[in-house]
This record gives sequence, structure tokens and C-alpha cells, in this order.
Amino acid sequence: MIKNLPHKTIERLSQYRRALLICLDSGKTHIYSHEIARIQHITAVQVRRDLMLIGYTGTLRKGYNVKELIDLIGQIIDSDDGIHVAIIGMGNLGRALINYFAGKRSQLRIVAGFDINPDKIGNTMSGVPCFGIDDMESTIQKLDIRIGIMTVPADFAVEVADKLVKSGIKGILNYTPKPVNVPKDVYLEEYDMITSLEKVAFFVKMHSETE
Amino acid sequence: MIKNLPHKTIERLSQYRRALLICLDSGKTHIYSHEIARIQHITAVQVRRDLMLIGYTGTLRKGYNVKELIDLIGQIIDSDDGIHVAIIGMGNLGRALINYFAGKRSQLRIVAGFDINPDKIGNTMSGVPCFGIDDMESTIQKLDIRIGIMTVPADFAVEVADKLVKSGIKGILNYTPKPVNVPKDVYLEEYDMITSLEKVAFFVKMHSETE
DNA sequence: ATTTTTTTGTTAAAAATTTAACATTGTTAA
DNA sequence: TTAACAATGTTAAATTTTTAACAAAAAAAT
Repeated sequence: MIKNLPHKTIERLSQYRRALLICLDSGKTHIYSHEIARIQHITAVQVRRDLMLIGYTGTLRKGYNVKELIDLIGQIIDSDDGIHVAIIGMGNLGRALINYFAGKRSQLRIVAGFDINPDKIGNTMSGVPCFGIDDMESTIQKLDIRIGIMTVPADFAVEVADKLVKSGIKGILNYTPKPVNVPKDVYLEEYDMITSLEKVAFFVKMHSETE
Repeated sequence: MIKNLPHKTIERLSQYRRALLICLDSGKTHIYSHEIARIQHITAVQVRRDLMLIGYTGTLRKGYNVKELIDLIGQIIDSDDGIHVAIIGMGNLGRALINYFAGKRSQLRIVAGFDINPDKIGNTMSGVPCFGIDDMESTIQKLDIRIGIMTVPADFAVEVADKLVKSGIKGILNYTPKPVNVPKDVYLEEYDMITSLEKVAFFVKMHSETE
């Protein structure tokens, strides 16, 4: 793929695919742009525009072929072969993510978890083996892990991020409330649940004031 | 606050505040825009612009007064009195969120959890009492809960959202991978961890291809 | 005392993203 | 057959968001 797709389009493609997979399961073979739009709370124009950008052409008045579209989105956002992912921090959030992914056949496979708690090390959780933080560097290299999801307490965030970088990881998804720094050849995505909640609270307040 | 702040600014204000609170703890009384920027991986101009929008003026060559700025951000994004929040789904993710918030003195207080599992109902987790889903409507009204965080399995998402709306909730934060529909007087924020991970994977792939 | 430096605040420009407008074309209906 | 309709695909406009440019002023350096 030589295209230079907008970041937002990438996010939506992932979401379209999820919705499409559900449609497929329910036996639907075609779907209209406005149906996809309604599911995602966006406009039909935006859906069509995104699909235009990836060069997919639907059938006039029939909509889009669900299966074809799923495949095309896969060609664009997936890698040719599976990518290995690790969870660092096997607390509640780490386990939640593992369960989230368990059973989903996806190009992204969580193949290892890391923790400092000796009680967890050596066990497997939902099929994912837990290693000690000290073995992180070697294990990441041995298992060819490319992406790390950080779900450790905030105080460990910086240290863990540094270790991940040293291990040669290519992407980090940081669920810690603490921002971390990485060299620019490592893709970093940070998400903060507190910010999201505060945002909701703000708009709730906003709305109650303006009525 | 009569201002019409950009959504992105709201998000950043929440993040600035978090960083500022840490600064305050470490005894720092003033901070420069470029220091805030560096922490958040953004530019100093953006910080200054955001602060301009909320009408805060720093001291030339001294930077911003940390305490004052924290207070001002609070005036803008917080409500005058605390807002009550509920977690629906006391699984791993729900508990993770509760622990996240535990001990933080914040205007946002998680005052109830809900679950269908009878073993959990009646217990408290990190100080948050767990109620049955069936009691949701009455409990939400009794405790004056304004915001609901959905952390249930995807299959229950739609049902739970409908119940929340009927209970008179004003904002929903949906961590389910399933988009839900709400009337437009309810503020809805959806976040999907799988999308975030797929996005990281895409840009990792992207980067490896273009070198 | 004057110059340089550093930092803020703000206007203007640029870039990214969304929305609107509309041409096109199968399909259905009159 | 012809007209109306309903959907896609695409260009253009509008909006939102970010970045650049630069004036102003306090502090530091000369």
C-alpha cells in the first residue's frame, strides 16, 4: 500500500471491519454506506469517502460487498504475517485486554505477558504465558514481539517504556496515565481513561448549562 | 464558562492538569509552556494557545503559576459540585478503572458498580459497592449518578446503554467494542481498544515498509 | 546603558478533517 | 419508454485543528 491515508481513516477502517464482521455473521452479503455510518455514528459521506481513499468500489444501489470489503481493509491495515504483541502489567487492565482478544482470530496475537509479581510469573492467563519483567528484553527478542501494551501502574511507566525500547519494540500502546518518551522510530499511542472521563463530564456539564 | 472551547483543547486541559499536579507535588511553583509541551509530546505553541483560549496569562519569562493554572483548569472542566459516576460491569476492566480512580480526590467519584454476577452483588471493591443490574435504574436515581462507564461484554452493550438512558444518565463512556445508540441529550464517548491496537500495528507496518 | 536572550500572547497561515454539492447510473415505477 | 428514485464516487467548500510568525516585555549579559 503506497497510499497516504489519514490517521482518522485508519481508525475508522478498523471499526468498519468490526461492524462488517458482525454483519457477515448475520448473513448479510451487502451493506449501504448509510448503514455503516449509522452504526458508527458518522455520516454516509464520510464512509464513502474513506472507501474511495482505499479504492474500493461498491455496487450502485446494492451497496458494498461485505466480504470483499473486509478483505480489502485487511490488506490495508494488516501485515502479511501475524504480529506478536506483549502486555506489560498483568493486573486488571492487562487481563481485561487479554480476554478481549482471546479467541479472536486476528493478525495481532498477544503471545506474552510480563509482571513483577512472582505469583503470576510462570502461570498462563487465558492462554497467555506470564514472564518476569527482568526477562523482558530476551523474551521480546526470542518471541519476535513487535508491539507492547503498557498496563502497569503509573510509577513504572517510564522505566517499562525504556526497557521496551531497548528490547527493540516497534510500537507502544500506553494505557498508563503517565506520558512516556520514545525515540521517533517507535510508534507511540497514548490513551488516558481519566481524560476521557473528564471530557464526558465536561460535556455533560456544558449541556446542562446551555439549556 | 461561556467559551466555546475546541474538543481537543478540553482533552489537553485535562492532561495538563494531571502533569501540573505532579509538578506541584515535586515542589515546582512555575512551569514554562515548553515544559508542559514536552511532557505531552506536543508543541509549546499549542500549549500557549490552549491557555490563551481559557484566558490564562502567565508571567513573562517565569512561565505559568502551577497552582493558579490547576485551579483555573478546574474551574473550566469541573462541575461546581462532585459528579457521581457508575461502572457497569465489574469485570477486569471495571475493576481496573475503579483502582485507577481510587484515592484520587477528584470531582468525579465512582459511587457504584453494577454486575449480573450474584457473587459480586452486595460486595464492595476498593470501596465501591456492587449492585445488581436489575437495580440499576433505581440506584442511579437514588445516588444521583450522572455518568455511566460501560465495561460489560459486547453482547450486553446495547441493552445496558438503553437501561442507562432510561435511568436518566447524562453521559456514557462506552469501553465495549460495540457501538451503541443514545438520544442526543446524552453525551456519548466510545473508545475501542482493538482499534487503537490495530492503529499502532498499521503505523508500525507503515514505518517498516518505508525505510 | 544598551544589547541580547528568553518567554509569553496573538494574529495569520497551513494542514487535516469533515461536510456539502452534485454528476452518474442502475433500478423501479408510472 | 420515460421519469423518478436511490445509491455510489468525486470535486469543492467549510470547518476544525495545528503550526508558524512575530510583537512585546522582563531578565540577563555585555
